[in-house]
Amino acid sequence: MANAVQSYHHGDLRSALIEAATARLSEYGVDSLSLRKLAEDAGVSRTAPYHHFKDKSALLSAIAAKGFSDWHTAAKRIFEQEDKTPQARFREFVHEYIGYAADNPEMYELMFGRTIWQNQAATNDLKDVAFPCFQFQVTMTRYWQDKGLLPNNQDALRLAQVTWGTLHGIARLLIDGIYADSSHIEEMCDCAADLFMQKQP
Amino acid sequence: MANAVQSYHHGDLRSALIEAATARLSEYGVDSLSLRKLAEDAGVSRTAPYHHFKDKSALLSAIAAKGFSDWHTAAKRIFEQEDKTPQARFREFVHEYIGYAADNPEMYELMFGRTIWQNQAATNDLKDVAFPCFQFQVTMTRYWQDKGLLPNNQDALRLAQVTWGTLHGIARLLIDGIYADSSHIEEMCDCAADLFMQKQP
DNA sequence: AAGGCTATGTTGACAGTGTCAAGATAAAAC
DNA sequence: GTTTTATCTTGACACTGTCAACATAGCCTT
Repeated sequence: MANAVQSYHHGDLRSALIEAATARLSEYGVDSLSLRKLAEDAGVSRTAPYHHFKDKSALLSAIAAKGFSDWHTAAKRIFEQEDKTPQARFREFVHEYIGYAADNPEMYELMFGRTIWQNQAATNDLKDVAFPCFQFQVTMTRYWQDKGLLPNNQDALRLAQVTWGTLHGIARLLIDGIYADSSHIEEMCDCAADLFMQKQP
Repeated sequence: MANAVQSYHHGDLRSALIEAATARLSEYGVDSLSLRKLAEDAGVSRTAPYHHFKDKSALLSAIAAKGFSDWHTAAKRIFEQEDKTPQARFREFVHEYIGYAADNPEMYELMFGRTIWQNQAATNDLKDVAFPCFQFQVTMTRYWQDKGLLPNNQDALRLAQVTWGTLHGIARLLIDGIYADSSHIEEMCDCAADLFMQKQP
């Protein structure tokens, strides 16, 4: 959205970069994201981004942070539907999680890929958004344990790690097209949900 | 392992490249693997590898194929221990899977990362090794269902996808250091195993 | 209002990367 | 012994992230 007037200072380059990156991300994938292209998209020179982000990883982290924030909001919306049974909400949560990953594979890849997490490269800004997101998973897990949906003899944190791990693993297998193809998404979600809620057939 | 005699033809460059790559992989990680460095390791010029591998991805696929083959062997060994109960073998399988991933993070990353799977980039050679590996997971799943360890009301293929998905997800969370740290590996494994085998407390 | 500080943007440069094209060498096939 | 073929070489290209040095312009203080 570069406007007609080309002034020396961009005005809001940071936002423009994130916007351009988000657009490019969903269309061409995280691997084809280059700072130089993004700078060009924003109508600015190669090294201008460095005045707003420490390095490429920091830019990607900022985008991922937005993803986590969005997902956290979505998760809360699903979890807090008072008019639905806990069972229904749990099942919906599973489907929504996998659905989000399947619909936004590149964003998911970015959020949970090693690109931004490896070598403790994660920004503090990123951690600040991502950690509450996981904390919420623990909260939900504890709730579902209380409601008798999930086994009560397990530590909530471990169980949350395992349940999230399951969703994460299925999501990745789907996204990477390894051993699962997208035509069976719903069945896989139901299978996972059934597995967790073995007490309620 | 370049020998003293420097002849124009290497002799067994293909093997040398794979060897060098495997060594570099575990030490420096998959991201720092470059064809040029590998060529240098093998004492050969930059483009020599192209006479043995179509491109970089093909070389990586060859290494991953070895990984799948090794893991398939390990899985069979665990599964076929006649002197142990199915429960014990299942539990051991879970621990071994996560343990393998935790001990060989870069190899695991390569085997299951998008580097070699994305865009249908997977070589046929790779698929030929990886697919039986997954088939075996289905076979084991069906066996455990028959033994009453895993829920019998689920399609074996779906259940295999979900159980593998769980292990895969936990492995990735651990490797990428996202929300789990390696000090709780055993607890997480037990939690996952318990979750699957809810009928046997 | 004048001058300086600072945020922001620029060009130049460097060391990397994967990969193609064209030519050199040696081993194998005939 | 000659020709084919597999293998290896150098040269080149486009691309990447990132640093250093310099340019511009808006803001802050005096």
